[in-house]
Amino acid sequence: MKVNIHSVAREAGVSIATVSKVINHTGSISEQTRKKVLAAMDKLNYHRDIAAASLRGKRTNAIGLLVPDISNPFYADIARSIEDRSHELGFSVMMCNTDNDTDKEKTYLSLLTSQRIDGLVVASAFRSTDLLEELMEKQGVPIVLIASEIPKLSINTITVDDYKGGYLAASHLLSLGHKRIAIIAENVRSNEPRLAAFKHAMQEAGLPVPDDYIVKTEALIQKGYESAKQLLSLKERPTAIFACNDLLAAGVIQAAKERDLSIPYDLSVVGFDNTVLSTTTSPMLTTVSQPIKEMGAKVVELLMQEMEASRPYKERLLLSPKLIVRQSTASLP
Amino acid sequence: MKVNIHSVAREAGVSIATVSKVINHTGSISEQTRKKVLAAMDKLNYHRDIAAASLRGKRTNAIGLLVPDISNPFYADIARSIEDRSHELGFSVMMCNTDNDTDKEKTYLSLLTSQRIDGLVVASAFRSTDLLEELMEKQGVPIVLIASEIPKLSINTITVDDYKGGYLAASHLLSLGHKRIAIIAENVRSNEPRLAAFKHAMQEAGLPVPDDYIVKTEALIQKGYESAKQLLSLKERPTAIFACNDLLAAGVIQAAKERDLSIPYDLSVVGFDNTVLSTTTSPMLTTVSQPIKEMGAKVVELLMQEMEASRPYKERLLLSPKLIVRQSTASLP
DNA sequence: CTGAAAGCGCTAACAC
DNA sequence: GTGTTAGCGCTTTCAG
Repeated sequence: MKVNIHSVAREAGVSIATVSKVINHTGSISEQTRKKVLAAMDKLNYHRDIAAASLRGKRTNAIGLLVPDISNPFYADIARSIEDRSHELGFSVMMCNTDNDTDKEKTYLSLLTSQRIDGLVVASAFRSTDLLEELMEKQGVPIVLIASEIPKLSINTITVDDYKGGYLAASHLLSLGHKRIAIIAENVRSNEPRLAAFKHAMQEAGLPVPDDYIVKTEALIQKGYESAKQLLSLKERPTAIFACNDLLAAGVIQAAKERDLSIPYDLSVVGFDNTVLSTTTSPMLTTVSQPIKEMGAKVVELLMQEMEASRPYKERLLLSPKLIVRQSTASLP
Repeated sequence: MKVNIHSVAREAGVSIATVSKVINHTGSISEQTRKKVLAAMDKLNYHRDIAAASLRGKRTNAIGLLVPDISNPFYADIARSIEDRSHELGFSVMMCNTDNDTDKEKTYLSLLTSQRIDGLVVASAFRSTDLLEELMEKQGVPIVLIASEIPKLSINTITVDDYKGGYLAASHLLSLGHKRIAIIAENVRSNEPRLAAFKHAMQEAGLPVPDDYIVKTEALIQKGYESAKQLLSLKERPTAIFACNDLLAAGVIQAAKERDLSIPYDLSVVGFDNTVLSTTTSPMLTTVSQPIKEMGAKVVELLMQEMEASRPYKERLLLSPKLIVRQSTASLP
């Protein structure tokens, strides 16, 4: 029933070795037998089993991509750009959602690697760094991180300069005359520099950041909404909120509307990521843009290099974010 | 270097069969040797090779998911719901983007199946139906379609009732007194019933639908924007637009804003899908909601059933859409 | 130019 | 309770 290399060999009246050779364009075979084999493959509708081939050492021309949550537009865009560049280079990509959950990370890691992908892109925060390390060191799987970092690991990494991004956002708000600025951050590593930069900028401006002006939560619109609600009901309510990603910012906008606060007149909001959301919200979101397209392309290229030959030095590429000013921020009256 | 079942066996001083048995909880082994093996596995940091196991007939507990474009929030949500239900049931999911491209469909199909996934969910429009058919019939791969249909194939399918959805949208606009209603549809099968229902409702109301009131395009905000621009510059400009998905609708809103048309007073807009976008746009979008969560859960359950034993009858489940009225539609002055 | 044979890592009879 | 062995579908020396 199942058509494999044997069926084809039988049909063509040759050995399986010969079939393998025509499949892989290796060795040399006469034009005549090549045709015979091709015809047999066609007739039986043969598809080579990539997994079995890779078991024997062949490349799969596929890479794996681990993201925390594909329904976050930022990661969807990252996935898009990686897919595009990979496709140009002749590679397929298989994506998996980790939800920043250690168990899922583990499961998908072993699933993906035993599927014998040729390389792995990790966009997930990754709690279990030892697993990744083992994979790189012991198993020699090429790995590149994108939009996530693991400082203690020597690993190729591409991120935006999160510190600079945070600083950009804070400075913008400060330059608009805001003094009571709150921040909503996601509880992942990439948000730490954003928060640090924010605090730093505030300190430079001689402004306090009360504890209750700092909220940490998950990257969900709903969470942004809840956090903003809490912030907006403080006695000393902030006049501006820096939301560490667009999802959160979208939630902030909803909360403000519910309270009949006009954005940007009663409340300024800046987001981060410059995803679709930032142009569909109203007012459109002032946000810090990550060069997603470039990051995706670069990560794929780096991975390919690493696949060619593991290099002794790992790169750590920091791309510059840009502030995109739209309509969600205004100067204090 | 590579740690496999042999290394573990050697380390534990047993045979590979014994190791296999403790891994799979099959046969019976004494508590003592079990411990020994477990200890060896732990010491060597052994991970079983799922691909090799499946080559020998074992299940992988993984399913594949083919979507057209994960950066469309609708598919991201579909993926989310499938991931969630699968995870509850102990399955992993590997997603791939086809971009409705025949070559990619082919590549990913053979990649996924030779990775020996236990089943496949297809949310992609799928041009190459013969490939799917062969996979089902000849190779016996359990397949379920979600939010996409292939009428001529006998295959498990879960979709929303697109006809009803289109009818709901059109009727709503009609009941608001609109007479000049345009439609922007995506050029895929699922949009055909939406368009047909729209025409039907218009006809019932005795209203004409001029050819230039029907635009077909791709599911991209940008395309929605362009289409709307075109529609809005007609001499007889429509007073309402039915955009066949939220992405398109978001584009329409942008175009209207650019032209200083107020929504819903100068132009009513209804979308389809009820994705995140519909609550972040302003005004919030009146849209037709698909029960994504239920659809995702159901598709997984159906797939599991099919995996247990291929049933002679295939199901075709049509879920009811619902009209969600928000602020982007109003009655004609 | 073609084929026989070994083996990738694993599971599942079947012996012992 | 444990081990031997025969493959799963494929690639790759190495002979002929």
